[in-house]
Order: sequence, then structure tokens, then C-alpha cells
Amino acid sequence: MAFVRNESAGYLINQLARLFARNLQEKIKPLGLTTGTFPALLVLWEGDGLTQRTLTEQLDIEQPTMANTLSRMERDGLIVRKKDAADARSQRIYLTDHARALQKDALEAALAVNLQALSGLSDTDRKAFIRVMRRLIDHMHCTDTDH
Amino acid sequence: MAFVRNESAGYLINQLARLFARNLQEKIKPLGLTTGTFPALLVLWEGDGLTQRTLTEQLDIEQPTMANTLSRMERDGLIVRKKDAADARSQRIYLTDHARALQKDALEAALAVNLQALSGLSDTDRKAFIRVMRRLIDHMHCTDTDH
DNA sequence: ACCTTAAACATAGCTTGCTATTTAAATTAG
DNA sequence: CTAATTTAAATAGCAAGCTATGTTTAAGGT
Repeated sequence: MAFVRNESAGYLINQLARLFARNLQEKIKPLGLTTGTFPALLVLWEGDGLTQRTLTEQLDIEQPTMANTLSRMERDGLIVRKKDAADARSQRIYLTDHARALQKDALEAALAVNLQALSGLSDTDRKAFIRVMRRLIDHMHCTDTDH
Repeated sequence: MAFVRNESAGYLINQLARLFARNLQEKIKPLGLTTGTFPALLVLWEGDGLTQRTLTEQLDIEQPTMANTLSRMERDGLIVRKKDAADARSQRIYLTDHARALQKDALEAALAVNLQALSGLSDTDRKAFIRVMRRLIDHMHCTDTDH
């Protein structure tokens, strides 16, 4: 039962994730976007005015990571943060017009990366791959001791 | 052809990679190891005395990333760097006894993470998943424009 | 021999992720 | 109603990845 790098799921997934990130990075750099803000944008494009907390929950990211990401997004003119009227602790996140204007190009870029990356797979394999990943994520979540 | 987060390979892979890293991190922290050094250790445990360059090539990591990682490993007493006798630009990386002593426990930890993560899959699905990931990595590599 | 180019590594500086801790506001208990 | 607890977000500090650039040594061309 030797440990072989190229047969270790964790090792391969890490490598794949870096390859995807590199490709996406390259495609969205001309738009002035970076990979770390992408997940937040995906959520906000579907509806903004969310609290930071809601965002962190939807994206399964730690709160300080999200706080940092939002700071960069604010700095780069993608969002504005407004204090919640009812709860002074909370803030609501709103997209700027600039961020809204990028949606189409950004989604196309992400789609292109996915298509290109998976272009060597059959339709069946592609679908199975996505399904397995979702299953693993669910499984690793509910197994998580500190949920 | 809408973009849906949970059907995007890139999005799912990123999330999976983070989950794997969190789990491994937790298991190897008691050994005084971190996830970033793991790939380098895997290579070095199979034979040390390699140059930094060889390591970066085998792991598909950028040279400055590897230089940083090796600095941390040196700081933490996992490796020593020795100047190559024949080429003063090169350095050869050697494991310390301490790093060697950690091999068994570290490999067991990694194996445990993989087993646990994939425990919800059938044997066939598991093998197919690994095979597809390897194929995607190859494909994304040879498609890479700057190879 | 000398000058240019290439190679190996280091450094600077950024993003993206994490844990641990702090601050301030809201909620709950007594 | 005050005191304790919980909650939302910020801050500090580190790891691990990246690009761009600098430094030193080796190799090649003329």
C-alpha cells in the first residue's frame, strides 16, 4: 500500500486546482479581475445587498478570508459596503455598475476555461466527473467534525 | 448556457482542493508539517540530493514558490541546502534525519485523508475519478501555451 | 580572450487561503 | 436593568501560490 503521488486524490486535485486557477487568471486579467474575487462575484451577480456573513456561508470560506477579499474588491471599485440599518454590526454588499458591466465577459471567460479543460472528455465522463466532485464535497462537509 | 457555480468544474475543483488541504493540514500539524512542504517531501523521501530545479520540474511549481518553500523547510529543520561542487549556481537538497523520521507517519496521514475523502465512492468510481484527473492534468499541460 | 546569452537561484511584492484574536453591537439570563 | 454571552466584522500574522526582476555563474560565439 505504497503512497504514489500520481495516484493520490489529494495531490492530483491540488495540481488540477492550480492549473484551473492559472487558466482563469490569464483570461480574466484583461478584465481587471482576479480568481479570488470570482466566487463572490458569482453570488453577487445573482443578487447583491447580502451581508458578509451570508457570502461566507454560501462560498464555504472563512470569515477573515472573505473580509480580505471584500476589502480588495472595494479598493478595486467592484463593490461598496453599507452598514445595515437594523443591525449596526452587519454590512450589506452592493455591486458597482463597473462590476455589473463585467458579468458577461467574466462568465464567458470562466465557461471557456471549463470547456477547454474538459474538452478531452466524453460527455458521459464529463458529467460523471462533475457529479463525483459534488458528492465528494458533500461527503467531506458532513464528515467535517467542526461543521 | 447559463453559468451555474455547482456545475462549474473549476469552481468545484477549487472547493475540493481546499477541503483536502484543510483535512491534511489538520492531520499533519501534530507532526510539525504543513501542506505546502508535502509535495517536496514526497519527492525527497524517494531520493534526496536533487537540485532545486529538478524539484520544481517534478512538481510543476514555479521556481520562486519552491525557493520559498525550501527556505521554510530549512528554517524548520527538514532539509539542508548544499552548494553543488561542479556548478556554483546549483544547490543540492538533502533531508535531515528529522525529516526522514517523519516519513511513515506523514504518508499514513495522507493516505488516511484520501481514504476518508473517497470512502463514499465505489471502487470503480474511485479509480475512474483518479484516471480522469490525471487525464485532465495531462491535457491542460500540453494545451498550455507557454509550456 | 571577451562579450553576450543562458541558467540557477534569490528577492520583492502581490493574492488567496488559513487560524487566532480583538472590537463593537445585539441578545439573553438573572 | 445590568451582566454575560453570542454574533458580525476587523485585524494580525502566517503559508503557499503567482509574476516580475535581480544576481551570480556557466556556456557559447566571434
